[in-house]
Amino acid sequence: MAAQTRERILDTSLAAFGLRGYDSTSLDELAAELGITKQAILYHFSSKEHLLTATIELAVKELGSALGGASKSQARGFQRIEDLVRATFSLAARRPEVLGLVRLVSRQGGSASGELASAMSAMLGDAVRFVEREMVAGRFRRLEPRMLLLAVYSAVIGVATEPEVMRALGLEPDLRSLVKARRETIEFLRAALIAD
Amino acid sequence: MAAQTRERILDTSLAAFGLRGYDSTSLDELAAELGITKQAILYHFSSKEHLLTATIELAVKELGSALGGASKSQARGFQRIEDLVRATFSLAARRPEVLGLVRLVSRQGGSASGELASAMSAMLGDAVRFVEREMVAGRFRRLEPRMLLLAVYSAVIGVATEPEVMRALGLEPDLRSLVKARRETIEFLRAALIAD
DNA sequence: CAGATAACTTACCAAATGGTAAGTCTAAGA
DNA sequence: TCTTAGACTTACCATTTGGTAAGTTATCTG
Repeated sequence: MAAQTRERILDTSLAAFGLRGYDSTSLDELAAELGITKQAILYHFSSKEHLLTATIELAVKELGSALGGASKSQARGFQRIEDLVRATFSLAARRPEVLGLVRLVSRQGGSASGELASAMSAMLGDAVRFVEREMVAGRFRRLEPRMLLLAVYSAVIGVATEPEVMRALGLEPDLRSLVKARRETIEFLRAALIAD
Repeated sequence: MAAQTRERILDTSLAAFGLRGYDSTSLDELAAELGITKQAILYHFSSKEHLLTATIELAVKELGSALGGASKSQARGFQRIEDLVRATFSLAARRPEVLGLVRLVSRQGGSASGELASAMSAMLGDAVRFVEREMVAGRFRRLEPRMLLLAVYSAVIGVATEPEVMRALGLEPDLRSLVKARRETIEFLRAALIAD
């Protein structure tokens, strides 16, 4: 039961931190959810901050394995963007808490975020180079690559993780709407990116 | 000094809730920041949740006065979108906490969010009708209006309030970069929206 | 001038929170 | 079988947190 408990704690805290936030989640709540005592958590992770660090580590791994295939593919032009968006939406549907944690950490910064920040930095660096190549090749419209990526990133993460705004638009954030949102997001990006 | 204190409390809590989050902000911190006691806060607002409600109310007003002009303008076609994006970026630069609170509330939902939700609902409803008219008139590309707006909203709010991601892209989130981000966001949206 | 009222402060308090210390139980190794 | 180590639990604890109760001070009113 050793390693299992550790993983269960990480899973539960990823869900809690990612969906409810760090400060809004107490160790007692986590423990109750897991059916163990708070001290069992502190046995595996010496403090709440260490737990956060380990949770971020897990999120980075999940993010990598979810988007890794798409981001390293040899696909060219818009197809590669589409693959990435599909992978992101798939992750948002399967494990919304992962993107939630990414957002949380990317907003707050903080000391524990170094790993995620550098992981994201690497992914974004690759993406910038890819977009630049496509622009040079004349397949993408000429825009500032980094700003373009920021807008794309924001649009995708926003659409995939903003259920309340969807509700304000009269859309229920269920699976069907998410599929529709994915399709529309891809069309939106296609229109924005592809050179005439 | 009566009404002044009340307004100072609201101002400070808007900044704190909007930038750091609700749970992460204690009444003691707020009081210390204001140079008063926590009980002075509880004199004006009978509980922390009431303070949040009042703070959201203030944010709604600020949002309305910041975007009201642009959203009610008679401008047609893309110009109106551009006006709105400019107004949003201006607000993000002047009072980032307002958009921060909008995001916070729009994510968490919660009981206190009714007013903001309905205010946003109204704004988005207007926007949907506007976009639909422009599509019918052939000035905007044909896309699903609500999804389009969700993507636009996400892109703008994201670019305007995602400093850590900007850092990951090697951009310092200072005023100059924000101006650049605004320009690029507008170009991005222009490309996505304008019918060929 | 008496007293009421608004705008606070001082003094508390119970619950929750992150964390420490010490004990318990089980399985494996010498 | 004795011991050791890992994986916990039970018992605490200091601090923080949102909130209450009871003053205090100044200003306005009859």
